[in-house]
Amino acid sequence: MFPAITLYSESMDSGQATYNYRYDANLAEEIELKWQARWEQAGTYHAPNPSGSLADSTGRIDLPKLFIMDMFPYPSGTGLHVGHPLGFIGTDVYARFKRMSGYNVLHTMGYDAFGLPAEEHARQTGQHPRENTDANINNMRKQLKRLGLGHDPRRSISTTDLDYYKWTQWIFLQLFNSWYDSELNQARPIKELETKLENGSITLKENISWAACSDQRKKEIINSFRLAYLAEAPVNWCPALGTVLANEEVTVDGRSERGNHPVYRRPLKQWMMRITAYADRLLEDLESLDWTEAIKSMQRNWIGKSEGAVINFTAEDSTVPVFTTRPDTIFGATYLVLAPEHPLVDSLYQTDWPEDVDSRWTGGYKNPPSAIEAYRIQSNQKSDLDRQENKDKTGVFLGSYAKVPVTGEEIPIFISDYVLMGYGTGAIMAVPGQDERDWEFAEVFGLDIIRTVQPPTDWDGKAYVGDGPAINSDFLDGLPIKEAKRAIIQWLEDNSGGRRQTSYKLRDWLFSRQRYWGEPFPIVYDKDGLPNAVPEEVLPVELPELIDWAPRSLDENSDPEPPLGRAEGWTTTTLDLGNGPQEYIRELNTMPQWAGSCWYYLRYLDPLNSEEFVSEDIEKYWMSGETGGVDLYVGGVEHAVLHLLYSRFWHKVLFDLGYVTTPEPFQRLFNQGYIQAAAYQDERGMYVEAVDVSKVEKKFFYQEKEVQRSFGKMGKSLKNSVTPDEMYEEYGADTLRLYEMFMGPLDQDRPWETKSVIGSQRLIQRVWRNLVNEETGELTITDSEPEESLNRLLHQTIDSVSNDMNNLRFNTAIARITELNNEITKLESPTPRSIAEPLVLLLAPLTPHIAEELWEKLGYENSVVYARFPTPDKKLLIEDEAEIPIQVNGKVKSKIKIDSNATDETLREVALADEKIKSLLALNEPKKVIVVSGKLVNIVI
RNA sequence: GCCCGGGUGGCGGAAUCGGCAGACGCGGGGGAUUCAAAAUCCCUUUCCCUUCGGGGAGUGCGGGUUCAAGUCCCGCCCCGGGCACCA
Repeated sequence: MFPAITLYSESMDSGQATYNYRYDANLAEEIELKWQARWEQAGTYHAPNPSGSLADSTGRIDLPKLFIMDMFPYPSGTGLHVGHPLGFIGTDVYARFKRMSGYNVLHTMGYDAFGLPAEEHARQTGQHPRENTDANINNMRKQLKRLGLGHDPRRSISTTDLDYYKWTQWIFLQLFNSWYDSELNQARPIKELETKLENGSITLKENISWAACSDQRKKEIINSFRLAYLAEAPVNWCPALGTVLANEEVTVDGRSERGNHPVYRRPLKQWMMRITAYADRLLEDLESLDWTEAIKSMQRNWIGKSEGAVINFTAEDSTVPVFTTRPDTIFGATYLVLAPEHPLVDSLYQTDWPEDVDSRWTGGYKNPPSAIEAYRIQSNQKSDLDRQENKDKTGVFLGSYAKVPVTGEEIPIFISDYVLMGYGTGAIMAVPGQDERDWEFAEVFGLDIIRTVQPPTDWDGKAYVGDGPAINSDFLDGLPIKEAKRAIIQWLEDNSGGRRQTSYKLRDWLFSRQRYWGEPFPIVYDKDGLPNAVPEEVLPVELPELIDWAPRSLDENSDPEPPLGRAEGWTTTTLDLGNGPQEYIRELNTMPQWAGSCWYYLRYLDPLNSEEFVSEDIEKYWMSGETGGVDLYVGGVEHAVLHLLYSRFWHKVLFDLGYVTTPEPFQRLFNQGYIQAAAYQDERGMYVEAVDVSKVEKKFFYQEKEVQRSFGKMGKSLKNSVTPDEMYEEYGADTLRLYEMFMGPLDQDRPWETKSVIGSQRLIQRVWRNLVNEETGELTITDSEPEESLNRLLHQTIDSVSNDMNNLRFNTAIARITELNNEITKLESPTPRSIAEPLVLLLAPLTPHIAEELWEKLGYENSVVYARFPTPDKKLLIEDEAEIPIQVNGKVKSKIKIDSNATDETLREVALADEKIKSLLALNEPKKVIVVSGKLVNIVI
């Protein structure tokens, strides 16, 4: 009836050992919970600040500092799977290693909790986003705590905390109250602009006189300079989500990244961030950062700087500026192309076609106006996806001609959707000889093609984009591209035909969202409809409680409708902005999710400060460094552009205004890989639960039917999630940590294999068994000294593990520890204390719980967290006897053991005297003998 | 098309400086222990051939440099990611 008990007593009777203290999942859990509770109680991971409420008397503040950070997560409702914490474990191991190496380490974790998913969830469940968000955060905190991550819990923030978003709003106000002084090349307070306008040291464009402007006009002009400004701009309107989206949030095929809904372009008045003012600095400062080349090149690509010229073509009574990176090819310009929506089109077209018009140019319409109208409709309806897939050149002739500045020649003007309004000037000079797209268009429309760069003699292609001497180009003839560019730009500038110009792909950052669950803007509108900053004392502008917070799902033609507009009693407020209490209308949009993640690393430093977003000396302490900023920032590659670019931008603004001391926020960036897992599809292509799939021979079966295996990111949609909880249940947190670190290098994607986790548990189990009696739980170590060979191995292990940990190569660090432990396992006698103690210390960063437990058993009262990581005895790193391979013609044929200090000459002699080598050489004299000191001998015959 | 990564046993990976390819782990095979099994411990495990001494091949493919190449050079192929009519 009670088989478990019966069996137990049976084994007792038969005198079998009972391993009550074997390291298994139960014991692991007992140990892990015990230490997690102790750490929390003792505040083990509290990192002291130099001042303020987080200062302490541990003395750690005098150590060199290290700021280690993870990209903070969105607290999702579905909980974690084993793929999520990979990076968190990596930073934790590194942070622990550095703590043990004598650093004051700041490591904590926050939550990026505003954003769409909480609202989507709220819409589905009727639960307020805040409740749902808080519940998710609590759940995630619990899950992460169970992993034994050494975070300073006092510094954990959520972007949705009132105390936090108050300062997000405050930073917004700094942007609102600043402008970019291009002479100083930095952001300055807007007051300085006013002074400069007053005293005339800055003059306005188009000869507008500042003095003659009305107060209202002055305000408008000032507003147009702000780093946060309102602009009527074409936006990405997503009716299904009920919000506009940033360019970065729209996929290449014109759909929302979240939800894959259609997105439409339409003009709307929106908050913008003048990130373009920082384009050059964002580009140049990449050089100094310790980031991967891949991320840097993605940022460079996104900023998209290209140098060239704007050339003015004249047509009718207008000037058509075109941007080109190849002004040297101007003599080959045979037509102009404008984007279909280019504003100049309306003043350039003729009412009738010229008499001899080419029928290909008219689109079959009877006159230019009708052709243009039809073409605009056609290209408007084309989705971006169509544009991409179907690159056939289309367009229509405007009926008019433009004059090429340098030749005076008349060339036809077209509109075509291969020219984009959003880049350069929205107009190009087409040079088919040197541009593949122009060549295609010229072929379709029968336009002239003039080569202006001599292609190589064996060139049989079409447009030639390589270098070569200029031809057919008058005074440029014979010059290589670079010099020809310089010469023509000089000519253009001398003859008012154009000027040097740099163009960027980077656009200003659209900052408004028509959403509830985001930071409200600290902005109110006066009766003239102009925006005003809410005074700092009044911050935070708190989100109103709303019953109906869901965005309306709307159709293509409707206007975005911010949910905050429904907050009765909130949409207006009475403030005194210097001219007595007045009623103002609040800004109803909210900030995008990126806002909160732009500066959270600064709040970690000084989370309880109610006077400032971060205090000066604390910021200086934690952010200083060789080039400054967070010392190690680990996260996924998916934030390569958006978050990392926005954050760098805000940081530079704060730097310009003197609030932070470093020009960059993140000195070293490391991208962790993803954990993938096998996923299985049945014959309909549906994913089936991966846990229920079994392998027979080399095939996979689910409910007796064969299924196909593939690999993908772990998650709900592929039905291949494995949760940390399952791993705790079966192995414990230390094993999970160890396995995740052992699977491969941190920056690499790797497939999860639950069956392999056992290997990591075995390591801990063997270490435990080497130090502790499994029946009694007593220490089994001895105070006698180890064999010299074991001692050598220990010190070699310490040396390589230290190196590996410094370089985040935890997988090889674990391999070295395993080797050491395998040797200990082979000992006939108990483990010497002088080996056991460093072994525990080597493991402590990786498996902190078991290390604490063993450290305590070894008789230490203080936590292993602050024990010193062992350092190798240099003398023991050098073997006195080395095994030297001897090669014949580059292949290993023999090995000799020899004093490691042996001279090259001795090495050579001993190698040649080796029996095996002698027999291989027979009577031949070796042609050559190469001796690599202390490493190898190669004999050439 | 352009720009980044990457390709090593059955699997994850190691070899980061041009110097013993396959560390370490999973899986497999064999043995010890056990009534038996699990667990544990030991041996073995790149492939092919072998008279069991050993011999040969081998890091995506084809060339090259070198005494020596996974590593460097040239030309390809494949996989993953990013960008893409950006003038």
